Amino acid sequence: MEEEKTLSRNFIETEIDNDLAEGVYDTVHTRFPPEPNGYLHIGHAKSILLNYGLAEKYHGKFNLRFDDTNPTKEKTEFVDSITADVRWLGADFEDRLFFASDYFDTMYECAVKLIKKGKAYVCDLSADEIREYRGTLTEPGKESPYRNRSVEENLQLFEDMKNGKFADGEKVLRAKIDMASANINMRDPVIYRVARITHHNTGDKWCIYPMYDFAHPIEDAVEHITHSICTLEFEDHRPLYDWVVRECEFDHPPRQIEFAKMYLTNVITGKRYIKKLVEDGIVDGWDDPRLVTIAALRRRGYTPESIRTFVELSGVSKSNSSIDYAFLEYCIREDLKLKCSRVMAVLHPLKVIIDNYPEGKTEMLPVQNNLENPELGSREIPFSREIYIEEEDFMEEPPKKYFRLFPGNEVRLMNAYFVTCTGVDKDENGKITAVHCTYDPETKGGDSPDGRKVKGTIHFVNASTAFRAEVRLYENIVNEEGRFNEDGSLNLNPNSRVVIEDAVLEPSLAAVQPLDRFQFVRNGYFSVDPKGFTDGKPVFNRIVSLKSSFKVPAKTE
RNA sequence: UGGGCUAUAGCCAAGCGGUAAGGCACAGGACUUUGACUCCUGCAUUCGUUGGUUCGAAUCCAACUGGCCCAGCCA
Repeated sequence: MEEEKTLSRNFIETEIDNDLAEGVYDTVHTRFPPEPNGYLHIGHAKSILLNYGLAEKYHGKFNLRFDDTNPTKEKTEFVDSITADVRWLGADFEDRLFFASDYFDTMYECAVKLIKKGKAYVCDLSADEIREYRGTLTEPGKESPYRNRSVEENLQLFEDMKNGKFADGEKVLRAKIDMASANINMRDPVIYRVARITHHNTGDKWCIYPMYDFAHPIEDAVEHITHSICTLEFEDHRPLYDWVVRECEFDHPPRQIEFAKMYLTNVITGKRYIKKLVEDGIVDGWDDPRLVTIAALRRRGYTPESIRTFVELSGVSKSNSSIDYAFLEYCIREDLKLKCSRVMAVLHPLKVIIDNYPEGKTEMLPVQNNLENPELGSREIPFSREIYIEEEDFMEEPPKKYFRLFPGNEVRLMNAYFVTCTGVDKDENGKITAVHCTYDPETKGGDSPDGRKVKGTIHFVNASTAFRAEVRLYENIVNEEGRFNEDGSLNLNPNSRVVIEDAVLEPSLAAVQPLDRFQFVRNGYFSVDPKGFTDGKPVFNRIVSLKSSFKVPAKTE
């Protein structure tokens, strides 16, 4: 049996193997911990599928946990969309959907424990003062005057914080670590703040909320996460993560491992940026297909499989990288190639009249939906005297090596007949209005009994039965760098608009279902936009173009 | 001498002391009921730079140079 070529192991798998071999852990339990403050995008897909993939590979478990410790930014709308997107991607968290906010009691107890150990204190400094006392990147900080309060006083003050005796910002709880540390995160970080905001999950139960650095290790520990996988910017937080786990004395200490975020060339990634595009109304919503949110990719017709392949093939490392957008397109092409029917659509119609075909006659011709995959079955397409072909499939004066239709040339109409161009009709401006051909009745189905070959095969749709539909061609919202400028502005690519084409399609496509996908011969892969139906007729989104290697040869001197 | 991380082709990425995997992109060819797909072929004498150790270095050592992250009561 031929075994699928295995991908190289990534460095995280190597780490896990070592942990397992050394008996540090005897199982693997991962998690994806988004803050519900926006929609997920392609970058999150990497984290989700990496965490899920690891759990699956090691026969462990995978949790979905909302890191909802800052109610100012979080909304139920986002927990719903994120949950749906994670499911759609196929990362199965079974019944393990958790909320950090469900652990607020535990976190409070941990804070009390730290106070009792003399490892945390209530600080009265203002936010500005704390910043001043923190020092700079090159200079050490200095200790807060409140740093040496007694355990009893701290306990009382912290309880008062919890009971709402202080205004927002009046007091914070800080970990007592080292104000001179070279790592700024260790300079007595704030671990609890006062904030009177209604929380989407706990309502008004709490007016103090834990900070990420304190909450996250506790969340991981209570869920018995073994490997807490996050992105590179948290590398400097790892000593603090370990400090919290150690000082809170958890039995199942999790381990944090960082990897590099994924960027895509020339598209806007980053929740903050996408959020701004949505809020400023530059795009129509979080699922605007010009975006690379999961919702947008789904609407545009990307499959979960294609995104999984994409993530898997792009690898995991610790070096910052930007993956070529063409690679994502390759993955969806690869997935759809055998899955979807190849149908005919004409984007820029040019009428062809077959002069020797009987007027008023229409015949039905059988067509395989996908030549490489017979399981997709077959259909029938109508054919008669007047048809439309693609404008670019005819040239009155063809360059060398052009083997589509031109006067005197014979080509195959895909699945139909050989036709030979006999002339053109033009209007008073000299613009071609129709092309005249004759057909060979012996070549029905596209093969000639005398073995004669044609170099060109072109697609068409029957004129009288064709229906018109909107096709939307999306150009991604891009910036030179794929990011906002330093001043917050964005140089939008002039192409990052929706181009709407009025296409002519086979009648069999009139009643397709939302999110069916098709390969339109020559033009690319299209999906039916679930939001786009006009007059009951589907609107198509273009997912990706097919390649076309025909180039007009350069003139030689 | 602030700390941490990182550097292999246009883009990802393996490699872990024995003489540079693989994929995308690109180029050429074959095939073809679409110029797609498929199939071949090509694409790093060299791994950020410079030294050193070694019979042998992308791999070990040293110094240097780029890039990214950190001074939220965000995550």
